[in-house]
Amino acid sequence: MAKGRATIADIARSAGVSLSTVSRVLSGRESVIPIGPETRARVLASAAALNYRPNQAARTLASGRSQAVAVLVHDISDPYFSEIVRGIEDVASANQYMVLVCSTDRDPVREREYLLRMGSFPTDGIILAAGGFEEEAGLDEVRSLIERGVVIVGVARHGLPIPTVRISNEEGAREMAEHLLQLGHRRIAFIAGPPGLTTANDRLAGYRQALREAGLSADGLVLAGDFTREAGQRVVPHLLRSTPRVTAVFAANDKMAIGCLAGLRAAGIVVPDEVSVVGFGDVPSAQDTEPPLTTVTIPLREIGRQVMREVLQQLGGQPPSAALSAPTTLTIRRSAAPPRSGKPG
Amino acid sequence: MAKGRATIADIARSAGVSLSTVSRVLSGRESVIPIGPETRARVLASAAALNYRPNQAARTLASGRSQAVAVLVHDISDPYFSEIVRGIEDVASANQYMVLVCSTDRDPVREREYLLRMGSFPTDGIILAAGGFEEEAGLDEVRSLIERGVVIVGVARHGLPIPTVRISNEEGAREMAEHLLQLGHRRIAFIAGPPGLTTANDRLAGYRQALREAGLSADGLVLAGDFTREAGQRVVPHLLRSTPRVTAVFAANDKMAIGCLAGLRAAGIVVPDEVSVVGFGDVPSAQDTEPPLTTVTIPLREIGRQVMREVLQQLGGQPPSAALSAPTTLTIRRSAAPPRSGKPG
DNA sequence: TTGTAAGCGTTATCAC
DNA sequence: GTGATAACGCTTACAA
Repeated sequence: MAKGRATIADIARSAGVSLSTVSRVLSGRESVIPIGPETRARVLASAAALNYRPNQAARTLASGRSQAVAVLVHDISDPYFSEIVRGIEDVASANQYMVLVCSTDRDPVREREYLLRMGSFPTDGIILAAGGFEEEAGLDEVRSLIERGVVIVGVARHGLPIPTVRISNEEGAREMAEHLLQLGHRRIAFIAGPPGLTTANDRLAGYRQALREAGLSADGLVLAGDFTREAGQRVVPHLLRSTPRVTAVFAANDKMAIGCLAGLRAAGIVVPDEVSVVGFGDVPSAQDTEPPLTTVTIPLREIGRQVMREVLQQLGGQPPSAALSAPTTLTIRRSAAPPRSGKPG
Repeated sequence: MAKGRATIADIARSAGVSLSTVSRVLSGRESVIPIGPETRARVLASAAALNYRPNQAARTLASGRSQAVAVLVHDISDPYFSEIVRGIEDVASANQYMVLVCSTDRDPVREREYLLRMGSFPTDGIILAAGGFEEEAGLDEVRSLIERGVVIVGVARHGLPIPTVRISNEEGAREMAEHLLQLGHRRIAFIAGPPGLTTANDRLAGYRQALREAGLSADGLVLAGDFTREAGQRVVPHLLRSTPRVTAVFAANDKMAIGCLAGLRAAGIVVPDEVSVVGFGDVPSAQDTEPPLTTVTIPLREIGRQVMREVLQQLGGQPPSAALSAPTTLTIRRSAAPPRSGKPG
């Protein structure tokens, strides 16, 4: 970012025109402010000859547009989030935008820190994809960012005053629980996610609702979890001790389901013969477990594309879209089957 | 990025000092240029009162430093790369740096495009983590970026004039092949990676060397692949047709190994009883396949940290480190076992 | 259709 | 220790 890189002044001189003319043709504002074709050609030629590269920092300072968006995720190394980010990047790069990643580890402190830094870092938009908290931390930061003209869009339910791509967590979980019920299961445990997370709570609510509608109680069936693989493993002893024994386990996300699978195998329990296990999310590795995981599919990448498209539209001056949403679907693989001694009802 | 955000001018006015004084205390150059403690306090107080946030775009323009690095990866949704990026982010964020992700899909065209865009986008450093090609495309772009003072560091072998964190792909592959040999295998197939990739070639070379040293020929044992899961599945019929039948398969990366596992299962072949399968990389999901994958572990996250530390050091004026490297280790799980009819030699 | 000139918010170079 | 003032490279009214 230093040396003798050519500026529009050099081009202006070389092409024998003014600074503004150069700026006009080079910044694409041509469409708005017509330029003589011959002038234009000269400018372009000089730019090419001098190997000109615009200085985005200068553009940003002058125009207020940075051509960059930041994405807050829980953890970029978590496939759930990296899929979303990939979707975002797809449409961002197609529109000459760069994407910054910010992993918050679901830590409200880190989340606020990043938000604070976004206060000085030049981005045109911020995508809150880390998942919402029931009690949001960065409210003030978000407000002041919005006030400054930054477009902010969220993914999943947030307690924040921003447009959001809704994921049908509750409906998806209900459907999955109904699927298990239909298979004949009556004792279905649920491994919950982190307490304050809206995503986790919505999935739990969907599970509860399905049970309630089937006239079943969830008492003693909801196990604490935190979305980690270890949590899925940890509950296994508890599962085995339950009486009457649980016949199916619904984990609030795939990672826990996969951990549970591992724990069950270690305990010598065979899935789905002795117990069914299902997850939520359908991360890529869910198809490579044994048995492959029955789960709720979220169109992660498409969500990323959708949220970035929304950011771009708002940046283009359009009002926030009213209803952004991503439908979940059941993906039946082989980790769930009817219970062995399936006495219905 | 717009509205009425406070500037150092506002602070100067409010604190009754000059612009330069404000800049000095706010940009941390204090250590170099002493400031009166009382003046300093007044400035800080005003800054806080006005809820001041530095404008990084302006700083970048004036100082030439952007506090951002870009990372070129094959695909951010590939766990191999997202792990590396996470490592980079860990040390970046601890040092007030932001990280931009650029997925190139291993397409030289996209790679050059991104490099070209980096020519105008303000970043202090660029990390080439997408893997090297035997014939590099973006050489000119890299040169001109370096000339402009951007620090560029690579991961894995590159044909580019930049310091690089070496991954012991060849040694790791040799070790793994030796392990298979030691188990008693003599007919070991290798699923290769994309032809032009140094990473793929080095692993192949390691495999070849081990066979050669054992007095074995690799003729007809090297199968074409491209690092995708599908490639791993695709070779299965070929594997089964081989005579004498191959007893072990070494995939050049985990994804292909996992695909191979799936293909084998579909064909009713049991691993490792009938055939052993091993991979390279040790991505997180490698431990959740059935059987869990024996593979070569690369300290992905640590590599990310290391490469970002190197970038920071060079930005701090230190010369490139001579030997950056990441050792691979064998991780024995359960997908490889002695061949069934293991007649040694 | 093109040119002039005033910013954009900081840092940096000199003086004092 | 502190203060003027000139960059930094570009966009954008406003004129012509």
